[in-house]
Amino acid sequence: MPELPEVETTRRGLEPWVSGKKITRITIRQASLRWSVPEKKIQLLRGQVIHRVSRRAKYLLFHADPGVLLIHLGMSGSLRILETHQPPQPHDHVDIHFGNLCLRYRDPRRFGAILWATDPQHHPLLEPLGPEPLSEQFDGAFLFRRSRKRKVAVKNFIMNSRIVVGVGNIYASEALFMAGIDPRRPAGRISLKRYMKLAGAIRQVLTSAIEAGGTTLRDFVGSSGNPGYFSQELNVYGREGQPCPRCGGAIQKTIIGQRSTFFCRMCQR
DNA sequence: ATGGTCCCCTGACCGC
DNA sequence: TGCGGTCAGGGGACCA
Repeated sequence: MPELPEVETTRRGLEPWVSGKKITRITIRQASLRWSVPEKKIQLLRGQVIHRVSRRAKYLLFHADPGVLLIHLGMSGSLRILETHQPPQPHDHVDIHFGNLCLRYRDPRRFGAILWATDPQHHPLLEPLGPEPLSEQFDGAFLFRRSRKRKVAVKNFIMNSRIVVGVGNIYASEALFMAGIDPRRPAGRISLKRYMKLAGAIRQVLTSAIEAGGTTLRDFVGSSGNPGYFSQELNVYGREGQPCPRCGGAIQKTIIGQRSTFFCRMCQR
């Protein structure tokens, strides 16, 4: 999946195409995603105008008068704008038509979700989420405070969406490298000073990825239909055995919380 | 509350 | 070229 920068890039790409536009038709070919797509509720959108597209964590929110369409891209989802007559390809599960344009959802692995919320503020998936990493509430003091007495590895801690949203597996490794913190270190045993550095690194890595239009590894296709081009900027992710850009030592790979983790033993303590 | 594990699904890739 | 095994960026549901 798209990490947060890809989701934000998608949002920005879609917004001008769908904001203020009226939905003329919705086609659901495959309702079996992570959760079953609630077809009846979603059909309420027919004839309605999408007022704006916002984002909370990695969920995209399409706002209309009767409610909000929530879309999560999972690991392999993408959204793109097409002309309505374009025939669907395999894994193109849902079309939302706006006259002669079509917003098409594709998701080969079907880990994504399309849901309906009348009150997104209190939706069970959104309510428990921590702050946005690019918001003012998120800083080193916040991470320090929330981490006291916690034994979980700091990488898991920053990937926990109840703590802070939007830090996926790639950028967790990248931010910890930038901050010089060993990803295996217990979250509760890291100083305020180091958390300030980590919070800054998280902001920076996400911001620069958004500016670059999002990282692309395998599955992401931008809303323009063109793949991104940022993966070569990664310092440690996917670089096991290659030289650390800072000290030249070999990048290590380990598994933390069932996920691949890359770091430099010399630079990260 | 916290921490750890499991899994939804398909496709890409690697070694034989 | 085919085949089987392994792995993948998310993250909710469970369990102890």
